[in-house]
Amino acid sequence: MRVAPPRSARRRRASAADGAKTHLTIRDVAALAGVSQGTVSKVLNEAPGVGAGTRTRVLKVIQDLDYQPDASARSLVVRRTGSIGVIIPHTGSYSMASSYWPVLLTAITETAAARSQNVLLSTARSEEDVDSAYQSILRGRRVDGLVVGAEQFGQKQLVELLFKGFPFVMVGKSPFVSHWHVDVDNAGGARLVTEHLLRLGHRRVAMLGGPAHFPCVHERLEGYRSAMAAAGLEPRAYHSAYHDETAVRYIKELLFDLLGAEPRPTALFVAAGDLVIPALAATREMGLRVPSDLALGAFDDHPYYEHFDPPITAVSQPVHDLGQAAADLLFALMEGEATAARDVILPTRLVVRRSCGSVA
Amino acid sequence: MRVAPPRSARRRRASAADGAKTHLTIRDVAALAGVSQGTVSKVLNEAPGVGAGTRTRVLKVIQDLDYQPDASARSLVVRRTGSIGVIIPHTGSYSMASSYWPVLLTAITETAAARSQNVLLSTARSEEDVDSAYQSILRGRRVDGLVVGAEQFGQKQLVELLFKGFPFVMVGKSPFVSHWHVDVDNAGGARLVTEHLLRLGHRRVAMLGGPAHFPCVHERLEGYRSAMAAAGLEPRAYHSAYHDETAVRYIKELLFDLLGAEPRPTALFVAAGDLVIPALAATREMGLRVPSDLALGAFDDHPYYEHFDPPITAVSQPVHDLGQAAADLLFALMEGEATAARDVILPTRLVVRRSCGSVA
DNA sequence: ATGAAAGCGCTAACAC
DNA sequence: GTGTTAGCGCTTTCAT
Repeated sequence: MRVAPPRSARRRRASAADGAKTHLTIRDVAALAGVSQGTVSKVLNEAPGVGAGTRTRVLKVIQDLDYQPDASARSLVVRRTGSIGVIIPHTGSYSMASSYWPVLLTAITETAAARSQNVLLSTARSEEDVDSAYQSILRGRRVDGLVVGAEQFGQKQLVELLFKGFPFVMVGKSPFVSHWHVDVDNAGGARLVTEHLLRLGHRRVAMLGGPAHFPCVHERLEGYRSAMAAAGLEPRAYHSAYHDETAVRYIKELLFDLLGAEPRPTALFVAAGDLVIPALAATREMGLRVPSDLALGAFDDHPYYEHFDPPITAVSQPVHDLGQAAADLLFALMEGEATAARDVILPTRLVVRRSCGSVA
Repeated sequence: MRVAPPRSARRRRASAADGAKTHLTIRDVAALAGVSQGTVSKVLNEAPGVGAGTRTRVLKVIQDLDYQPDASARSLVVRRTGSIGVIIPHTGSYSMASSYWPVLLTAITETAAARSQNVLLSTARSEEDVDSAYQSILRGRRVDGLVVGAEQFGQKQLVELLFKGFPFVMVGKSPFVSHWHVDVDNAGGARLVTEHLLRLGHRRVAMLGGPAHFPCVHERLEGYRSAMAAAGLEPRAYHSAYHDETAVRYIKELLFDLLGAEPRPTALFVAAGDLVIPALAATREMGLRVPSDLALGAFDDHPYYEHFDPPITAVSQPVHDLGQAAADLLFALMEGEATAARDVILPTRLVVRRSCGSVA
């Protein structure tokens, strides 16, 4: 067993060795203010037990030195990072052309900033990306909580989060686990467009949605179905992959089949923003006019739709509110608030433009 | 002076006191693998000086335990966080409707991920936000480097960064300081549209740009001017604020004045994506048809422009490449590479659609 | 109210 | 090749 010299001596040796000071520490502040580091720490954390005079003196030194405590050191001891993680998909140009994720991210960042929390971002293109995002953000305690797109994580990751009791909220519903989430009323929104189309006199209304196993697609399908059923009509739903080039080709083929056959639908409910452009491209290639040959209603509005030819009628989602709700829910969870609602479902509204035609 | 008991004894006391283990540390791994923490650390960091057998044994324990080192603790000692900061503007719905910042952010995040770096995001709405972003990200060493929109920081912050030698790159040129940055060839792009308009037979071509003191606005103005001068024509440039509601009204008033007077321009070069929608709205309200009454060319393309009425002719910026270049430049800077180019200027290309009309 | 010092989990320098 | 330990900058008891 050896004798450890007191900190001050060790310190002195170290600084004598390298000489040059690279940055300020709490010890510098303490020395200049003529107090101990513990006292400075208390001032920094607005903890009680510091005399008014001492406090102002320390504060002045902090100000003069322009001192800012080191986040890593602080995190290490308090076991919180002051950051939340956000994992969103990033799959091709359309998901960024749509304003859904950007607006959501903005809202989350805003809300976090209001609580002096930072946002650590991961965008995931592939399964691999998702896993590396998961690894790099969650492991190593880089963040205190997580907002994640419902479709992002697989069952394995979700279950692990659940098991660890790690605070997270999903945007949208996961196919795998039931957990805190925020979402829009998908069924209601789908019903809104479908009923609009029906009201305009259409009887053969088809739906084009994303992959059938996604809960949001399922919900939109249900809304569409219920509206059709209420009108005594047969639903005709088609599904396609989102995003990539092959998906666009697939969607076109689907629409060629669908719109080439007789009797072909007179109206199409495009149940996802990502599918609007491919659908438009397909009708154009087929020489079909919207809305006279085919009426088009979409899920997920975009400000630019106003200026499309024709202006697109779409269900508008309160994306900004959604992001804020996600962040609020997460912070509630992180603070262990038992009273917080388990999930938040926000209403949609229909923005009527001209792509569905007008009343006959 | 007192005798400090060896770490192991202290540790034993501590764990005896609380009992319950909440998470794994390097010590747990060391104990299970029957080695010291130093050895585990070497394995983790792929440092030399560990026998092959020992290495695999330690690796196995790490695997079995699903151990992941604590990022804060590591950062504290290595003095690097493994994150870069990104500060982008977020000013109203248009900047998110445009895909510029989202795509840029995506590219940066991708590039960072490829280097196992995280991205800490700040969006800044106001001057205040910028400052709090600056404080929370830069101070406290939360990030190792920074990508920042050129217009985001004021002179004070920029100079502070420069003075501290903190690695950062700007997207766009700052009005205040000359520093490493990535940007597109603004003058060239502006020339491209203007020449296109000129080639189509237009002689009275006006330009509507953002605030005159922004370098990018100035550059676009120069490009426009040089194209006009080459054709022996007088430039007519107008400036407006970006973004908010009052700006939209201002732009409309400007256009009313501009287009109401005789001889009015037959073509308008809208020198920023944010101004396209207001310009379109103004022409529509005035009952002016595009392109027959007024030809319209824009800076900053968007995939949706293809489906506008009429489809918008615009200068396309390689935004994704820009983001990647920004990140690459930053990493080069962080690694102290002296060979790296001081700035990266990327070319634009003109996407001709129908809003400028066709050759008479 | 204040100071002293232990210790957060890790890396790196050094001893063996 | 492996173990020991100082120390990163901070918070948090615990004495005083």
